Amino acid sequence: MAGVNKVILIGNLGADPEVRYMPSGDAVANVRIATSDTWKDKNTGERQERTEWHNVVFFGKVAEIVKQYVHKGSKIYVEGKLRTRKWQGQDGQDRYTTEVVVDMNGTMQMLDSRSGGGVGSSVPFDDAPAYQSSRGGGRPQSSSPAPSSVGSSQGAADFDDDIPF
Amino acid sequence: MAGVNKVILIGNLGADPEVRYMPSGDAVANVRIATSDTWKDKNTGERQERTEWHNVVFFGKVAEIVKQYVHKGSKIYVEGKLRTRKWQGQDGQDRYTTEVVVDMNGTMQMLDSRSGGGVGSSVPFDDAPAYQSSRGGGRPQSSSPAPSSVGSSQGAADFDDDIPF
Amino acid sequence: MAGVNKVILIGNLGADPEVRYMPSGDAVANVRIATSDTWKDKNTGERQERTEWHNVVFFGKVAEIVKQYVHKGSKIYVEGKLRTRKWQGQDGQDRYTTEVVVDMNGTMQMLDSRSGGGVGSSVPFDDAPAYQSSRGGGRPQSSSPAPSSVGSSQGAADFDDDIPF
Amino acid sequence: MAGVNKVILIGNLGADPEVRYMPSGDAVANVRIATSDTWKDKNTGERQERTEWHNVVFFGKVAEIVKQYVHKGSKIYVEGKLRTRKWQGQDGQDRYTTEVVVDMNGTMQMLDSRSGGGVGSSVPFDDAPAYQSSRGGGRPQSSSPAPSSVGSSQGAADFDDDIPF
DNA sequence: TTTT
DNA sequence: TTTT
Repeated sequence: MAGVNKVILIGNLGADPEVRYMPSGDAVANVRIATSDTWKDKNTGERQERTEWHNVVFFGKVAEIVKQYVHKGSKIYVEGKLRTRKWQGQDGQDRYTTEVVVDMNGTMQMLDSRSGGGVGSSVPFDDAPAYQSSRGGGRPQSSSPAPSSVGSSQGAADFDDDIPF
Repeated sequence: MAGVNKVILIGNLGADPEVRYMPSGDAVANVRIATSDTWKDKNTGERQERTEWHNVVFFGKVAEIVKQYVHKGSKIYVEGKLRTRKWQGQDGQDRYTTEVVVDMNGTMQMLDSRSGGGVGSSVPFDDAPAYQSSRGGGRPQSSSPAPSSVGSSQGAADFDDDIPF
Repeated sequence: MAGVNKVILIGNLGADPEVRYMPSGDAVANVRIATSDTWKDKNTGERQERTEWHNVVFFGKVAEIVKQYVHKGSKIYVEGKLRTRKWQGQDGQDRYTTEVVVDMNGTMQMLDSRSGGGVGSSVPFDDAPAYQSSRGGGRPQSSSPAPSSVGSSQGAADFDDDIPF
Repeated sequence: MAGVNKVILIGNLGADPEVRYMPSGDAVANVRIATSDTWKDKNTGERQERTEWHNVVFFGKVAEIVKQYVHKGSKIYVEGKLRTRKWQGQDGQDRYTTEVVVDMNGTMQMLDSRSGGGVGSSVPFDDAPAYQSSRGGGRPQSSSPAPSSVGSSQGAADFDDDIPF
């Protein structure tokens, strides 16, 4: 059947990313991103603003980048897809949470002028076992500069499969 | 602050739209749209498919179009934005529902080859008081052909403010 | 520096694809896609229509799919990027042509209801040496059904690297 | 027939905008935006970069904003549509130029951290007769802060029709 | 011609 | 909870 399921966001992180690791060693990073709409009220003419908060989940390589270079307040561009997860509340009832998933088919870009420049630790990924995942077979590099873009989608540089990032 | 909050979907309706009217007379149409991902399992090589269901809410003029020309099984293109609503469960606890909102800044296109052709009733909108909304001051026309596109966004024809559609 | 360079089109082919092969054996398919804008003239109230023609170039696997299943009149969804090529006119002067490039980072979807159903030739790809490209190591299959989506982008099923499609 | 014709760009201006005015008084702003792709060469493993230059044309209110707040080096988000113009070379032959058009259905966002902050002149628009266009009937304001977003599209605040911006 |  |  196919179809298109695409989300594009530009906004700021409300807090630092929360990173965890899958049994496979792959990283998963969760962030909250705020976008805001502003408009003038038709009647009062006063400026209105509504902030929308989005749950965004990064998988794999892009999750590592998020972990290293993105933090509270960062402005980022995100391209992903919608996914609604079902889970059980404490009362046993079904609950649903909709997230924007950014995996190897998605994209992330840092939009802050000095996007992580100089942020690169001299021992990057030493606490990121996910790096030895099947997708990345490369070796960690030292003093790596912060990439400003990750992903396989249009308009964002791809990261090789055999190089850390 | 601004930001970008955009969703693009192409999928099929799981059921006919549910339409209701605001006190103002504006129509609101809710639909469920399915998109599906297909891929081959890395290990087994078997084809996998995952269907994602999206709650989409149309407001105003585009809601009227959806009501008239879109139905169960219709394939449509939708451009809107994410919005998460908070509501109270019967147990008094907060629940959240994320929807794709398509308002005057969004777009809808019918993608079925014969997109509603001949569907135009000879007495269109006679049950759509919303039409006398502040946004549309025009008079209903008879035998109107089905538009295949509605909205103000790029790539989709705009509907005038003073003509039914 | 990075950046985003993305084009999304839904339109119909003005003619059958023109396919050629690179020295590497990779296929390249060129098509012309028409999109149209309709609007009502502010003064006369008459419906206006403007058709825009786009040059779209497909590379690699997606080019093979286009060759096999897409033809004059087909309605497709395309996600790619802009690229302007410089070339020499017969007069020796520089000319520029802007195209929408759909490569392994782009996407293509067939939107016709019966998207190529039954189109699958019993000897697919027999004239498509490109198939033995570095990206695809698989073997052609017979009687393959038409895929309705190709590409690595969000919302479109990916085609494996080791299976024809 | 309809269709979708959408372009999304994030990039930097190569030079200050060139602004001119239509007989109607409406402003038109032309800019060149660079986006760049980076990837690693499959063989040498060396990082490659390709810069793409886009001609972007802004119409109406957004053209005024561009004129006032965007300049050489600015990083912006743009949502528009493709349009190919035909023109005559000095040799009388037809030439074609493809541009990204951003009109009232498009969007522009400034992405530099301090997006025009303090840029607002105390006498904004005094050289912008276009402002008395039919779309904007408002009066120029003094000391207006720079908006970071303009347009009617999803995810970007709309500017009222009756207020300068 | 921008930017990193 | 971000940002302007």
